[in-house]
Amino acid sequence: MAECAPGRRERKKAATRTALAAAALRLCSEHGLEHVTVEQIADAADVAPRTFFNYFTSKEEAVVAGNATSTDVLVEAFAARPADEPVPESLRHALHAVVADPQHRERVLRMRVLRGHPTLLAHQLAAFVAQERALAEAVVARTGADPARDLYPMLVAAAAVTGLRVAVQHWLGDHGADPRDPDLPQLVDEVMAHFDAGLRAVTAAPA
Amino acid sequence: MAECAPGRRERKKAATRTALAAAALRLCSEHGLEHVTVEQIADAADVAPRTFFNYFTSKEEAVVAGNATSTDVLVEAFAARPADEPVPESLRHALHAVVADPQHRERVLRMRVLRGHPTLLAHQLAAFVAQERALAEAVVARTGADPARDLYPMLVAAAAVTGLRVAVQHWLGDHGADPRDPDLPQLVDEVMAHFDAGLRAVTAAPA
DNA sequence: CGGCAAACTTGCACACACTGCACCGTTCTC
DNA sequence: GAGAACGGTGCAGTGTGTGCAAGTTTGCCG
Repeated sequence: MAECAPGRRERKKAATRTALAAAALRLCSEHGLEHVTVEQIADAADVAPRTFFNYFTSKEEAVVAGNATSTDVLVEAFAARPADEPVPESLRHALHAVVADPQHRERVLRMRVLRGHPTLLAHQLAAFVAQERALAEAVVARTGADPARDLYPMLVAAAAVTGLRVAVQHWLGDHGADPRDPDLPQLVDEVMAHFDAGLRAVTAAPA
Repeated sequence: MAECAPGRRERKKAATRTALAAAALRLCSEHGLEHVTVEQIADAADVAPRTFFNYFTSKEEAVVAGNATSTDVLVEAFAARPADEPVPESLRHALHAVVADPQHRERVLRMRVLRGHPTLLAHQLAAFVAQERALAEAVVARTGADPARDLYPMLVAAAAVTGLRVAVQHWLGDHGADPRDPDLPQLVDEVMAHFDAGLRAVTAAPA
C-alpha cells in the first residue's frame, strides 16, 4: 500500500537490482574484480546466475551501478538551490552535498581498491558521463538555454563532474600524498575556485 | 639503419599493433561492433587470433587505440607553445591542432557510428583520461607545480580534454542539430571562452 | 660464422562471459 | 477465477580472454 505508484512487482525488481549491485561491489572490493564470477555475485544476491544478466550486461556495470544514487543527490541538490544563484555557485553546493553523503564516501573507499582495472575504470567513467547528462538537463531547466545551439549547459555540467573526479583522485593520493592532507569539501572548493578564476594559473611559489 | 633507436623488432611490433587497431576500427565501423569477432580482426591484420590478445585485452581496446595519436598531437602542440603564454591560451591552440588533424576527423567520423555501444563508449572515455594524464604532465613540466600539493595541472588538463569531448559531442549533434552549423575549431573557441569567463552563464536571449 | 638467449607468434585447452529460447511461477487486470 | 503480462530460471551455444607449451624469429656476443 502506502504510495502504490510503484507496484509490488517493481519494488521486488528494484530490491533485486540493489542486492546484485551491492553484492558485486562488496565481493569485488574484497577479493578483486577478476577473482569474482557472476555466479558468485548471483549466489550472494540469492538469484540464479541467468537472472544477473536480466539486470546488468556485465560485472563492471553492476559494480558501478551504485553511482546512480550520487547522480540523484547531485541533481537534486542543484535543483534545490535558488534559481537566481549563479550556476557555478549552485554546482559548488551540489558537489558539497555529494561528498558529504556517507554512501558516497563508502563507495569511493571501496572503489579505491579497484583502481587500476582498466575495464572497470572505463565503466566508472561511463557512469560519470551519465551524471553529466542528468546535470546538464537540470541546468537547461534552470537557464532555459537551448542545448542544440548553446553548449554551455553540457560544458558546465561536464566541468563540474570532471572537477569532482579530479578532487576525488587527488584526495585518494593518485598524484602523491598531499602534505596539506586536505579533506574532500576543501578540494571541491579549490576546484571551483580555479574554474571561477578562468583556469588562469596562480600557482604560489614552490615551498 | 636510419635511426636505429627502434630496432627492427620494435618496428614490426608497432606495425602489427597499428594493423590490428586499424582493422578493428574499420571492420567495426562497417559492420557494427557486435558483428565482428576477434578472429576476423586478426585475419584482416594477418595474424593468429591468439596474437590479438598479446596486444589488446579486448575488441574495444583495439578500436579505441588510435586515440593515442591524438594524445601525442595534443601534448606536443601544447609543449610547442611559448612558455610565457597563459596555460589556457596554449591549450586552446593545442586543441585547435588536434581538431585540425585529418586523422582525428577521420576517427571521429568512424566513431560516430559506434556511439550507443556502452562498453565501447566506456573504453573511449578511458582513452580520454590517458590524454588528461599526459597533458597534465606537460603542464607540470611548464609550470613547475607540485601535483601532490596542487590540483591545478590535473584540473586544467582534464578541463581541456572534457571541453574537447563536449565540443565534439555537440558537433556530432548529440543534443540536436545546431542551426548555426558551427565547425569544430569554432566550438573549441566557444568552450575555451566559457572557461575564460569562469563558467558564468552569459546565455543570450533565445531567438 | 655459429650459436645462445630473449622475445614474438601460435596452437591448444579451458574457464568464464553473455545471449536466445523455452518453460514455469507469480502478479496484474478484468 | 481466467487470461495476459512479466519476471525468474535452466539449457545450449557462441565468443572472449588467459595460461601453458611449444615453435620461430631477432638480437647479441664469442
